[in-house]
Amino acid sequence: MKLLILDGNSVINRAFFGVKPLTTREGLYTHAIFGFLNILERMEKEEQPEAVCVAFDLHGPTFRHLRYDGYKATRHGMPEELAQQMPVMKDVLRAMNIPIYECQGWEADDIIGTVGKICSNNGWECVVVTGDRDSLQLIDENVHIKLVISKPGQTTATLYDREKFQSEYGFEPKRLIDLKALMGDSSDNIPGVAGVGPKTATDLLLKFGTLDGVYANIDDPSIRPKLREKLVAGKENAYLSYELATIVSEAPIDFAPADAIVQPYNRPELYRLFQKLEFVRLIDKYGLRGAELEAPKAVSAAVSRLPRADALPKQAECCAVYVAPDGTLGVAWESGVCALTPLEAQMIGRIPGDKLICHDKKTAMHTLTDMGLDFGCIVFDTALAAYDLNPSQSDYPVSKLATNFLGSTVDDGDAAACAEAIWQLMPVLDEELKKQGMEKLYYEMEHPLVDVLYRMERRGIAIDRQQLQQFGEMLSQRITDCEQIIFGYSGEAFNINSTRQLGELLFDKLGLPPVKKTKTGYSTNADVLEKLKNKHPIVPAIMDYRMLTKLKSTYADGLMKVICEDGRIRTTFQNLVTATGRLSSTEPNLQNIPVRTDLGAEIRKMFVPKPGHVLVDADYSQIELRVLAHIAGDKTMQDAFISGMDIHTVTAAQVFGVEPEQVTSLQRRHAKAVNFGIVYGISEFSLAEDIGVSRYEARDYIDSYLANYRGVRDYMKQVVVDAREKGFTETLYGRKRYIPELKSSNFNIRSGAERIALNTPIQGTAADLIKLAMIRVEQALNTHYPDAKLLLQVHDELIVECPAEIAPQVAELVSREMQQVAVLSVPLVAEAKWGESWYDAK
DNA sequence: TCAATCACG
DNA sequence: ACGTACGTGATTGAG
Repeated sequence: MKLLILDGNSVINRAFFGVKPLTTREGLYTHAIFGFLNILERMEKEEQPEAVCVAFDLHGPTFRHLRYDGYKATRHGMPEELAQQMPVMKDVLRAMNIPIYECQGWEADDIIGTVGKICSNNGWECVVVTGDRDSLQLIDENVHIKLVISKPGQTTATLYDREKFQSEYGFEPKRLIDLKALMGDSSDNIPGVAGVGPKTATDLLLKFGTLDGVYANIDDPSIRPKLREKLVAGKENAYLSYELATIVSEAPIDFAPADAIVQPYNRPELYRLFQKLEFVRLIDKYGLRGAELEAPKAVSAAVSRLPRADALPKQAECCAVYVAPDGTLGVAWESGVCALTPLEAQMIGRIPGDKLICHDKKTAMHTLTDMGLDFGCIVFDTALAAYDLNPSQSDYPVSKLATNFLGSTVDDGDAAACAEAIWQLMPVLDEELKKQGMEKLYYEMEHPLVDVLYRMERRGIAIDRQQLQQFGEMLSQRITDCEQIIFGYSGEAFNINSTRQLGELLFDKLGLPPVKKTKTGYSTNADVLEKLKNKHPIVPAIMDYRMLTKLKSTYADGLMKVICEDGRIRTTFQNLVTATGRLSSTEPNLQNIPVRTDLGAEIRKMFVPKPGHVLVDADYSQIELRVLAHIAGDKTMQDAFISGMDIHTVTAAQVFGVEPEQVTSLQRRHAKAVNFGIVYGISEFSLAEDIGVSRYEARDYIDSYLANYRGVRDYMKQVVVDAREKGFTETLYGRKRYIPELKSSNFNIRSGAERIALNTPIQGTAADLIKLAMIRVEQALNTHYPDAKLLLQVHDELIVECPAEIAPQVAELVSREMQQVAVLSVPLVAEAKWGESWYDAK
């Protein structure tokens, strides 16, 4: 058993000076606490202790230094910015149920020594986390020191045990006291012997062993007369220093290792503190979102655990199955639980139970299928349900759901415990979905979609490997040419990919005017380069270089790496990630294949159908603006869509007060930018920036836009008010997103939250619509054209592979299903085309 | 690990 | 007076 004890003052000091200053909007400094928690988390991860506690110094004189007034006279008082964080730090530790030990008249060192001794006596290992080398004297068989060393930007911790210490210092840990007695320590105001430094002190100790040894051999001829003189004169100081430097492991504290065994957090309290400290990311990281509403939870009762596979029921109707990434299975049913190794599972061949409850069903289906296991119908997915209930969490491990919904503690590595938790979670989550009016969303959209996604991921899409290879080689050539041009202008080679080096070249060496700054220096992004492109011929070359290297690394090389043996690429559609309800695509991301530039769009020519087939591509026209027209109830905008006219042209006509026929291409472009801006929660500044007009003109555009689309204007206000009252915003299908930041007193945070409240129903409803459409398309294709297969989704676009001869019918079916997925106050329009590649099908 | 950049809707 | 558009993922450099 292992106990971790932190030297609180030392660690928070390291954190204070090692982390960039950070305050809440009210001016409370928080970075020392933040840094402390980081170190704590890392130490827990590295050491995996069963128990954790912290020791602090109290102010005031300490016992072992009373006799020497000079002690700590030079140690400057704690800076106010740190002092104010101390009480809050202790509150945080209390909320984490980590015991704090402090003792009037005793230093943290002494407490740590005492704790270390008690640990040894009880057969526990003790690991001390500190930044203070003095503590190394405590090292013995059972006590080890994690020495925290912070350099700018990074903090490392080195574990010192006897061997490590011995090899570094050349003597045993206890002799550190003798060393200090001789050399002193100015930071602790320990005098030592005047004129003796680290080098001399170490030499003396290596020769004579101890401080006593040095004075017993004071006449030894190897000590030169000058040094002898100093040692004799400083003898009293040396022995005083010895006492001062000795950690006294006799602090009167009431401690037993069992007192410090790791406990669950007091979640509501920890949430409150993190909120106060504005540790928004930590709230998510610790899974505390919403914890303020929780009643303190009891720990669940232990259950009977049947460990062996032969305990499995022969015919359970329903089982919960936890599939670990390595294939280890946890199974739980009405009256028991068990865990199976992958081998045991394969012996059985089929997961028992006709109906299964899983956690992240799509991943589970892949794992089970890859293992060659047969399994029944998965009727519930606890991870998906938890995502639907709150899509803003960063992840959904079983452990987190168990804490949040069951008030119990499970280890994500324990398959049986997880299966049991999943079994218990299913009715709780089901009930919660019903309570929130999200039953249909879950059972009719989200859950059935998973099977569609699973099949799409299995199918993959074919890639023309050879063409991709050639394309990459062409890019390499052009990149080299580009580099030559750039280095020609710069006069020397440098790393063009380094924004720092590039910024120095452009703005310092070449003297171009900096347009924008980033946190770390000059900005060199595409907007900036666009503004500079006529000022120096190197700039267009850099723009080309950027485009070419992006295409090469992310697409040509990136895709090449992930082509399967059968010549197809298989993405993973993430259905538990986005806050709005959209899907995302990873490894590789097939939702950001280039299209906007001609050269980039070439990549789409490499995505091809299998022989004899074509790719059918169907995409919604203006789905987000149509959704906006519908949910805002804006008659003017609805009429525009009903008339079937181009929405940007109609908007331009209204905003600029001309007939649609008279709208210039520039006016249409500006109107388009306003249309997009509205959906994102526009500001005049950003609109002006985007289309290159003055902010006053931009203001005019927005004003006349909202004067024409009055329903949109009212909706923009109302949706924010509603969201602030309810605490969440929602889509047409009842998908929610909580936005507590709407109540922030910080203007920026609040404004951002308002834009989210406005945008999420629009983006989210569009996401809902295409999810429903995917379920229907897959179903309809299966019935009418079973050789046609859905392959990809790109937010408002579906890609299907089908035999060439039925392409027209399939295109017609797909676009019809997409259009008829819902009846709104405006028509939904989806256009489908087909061709010999993704490029040709668009 | 984070910041900057850029690809998409 | 604030500081400046929603949602994603991959690559690269730098600390």
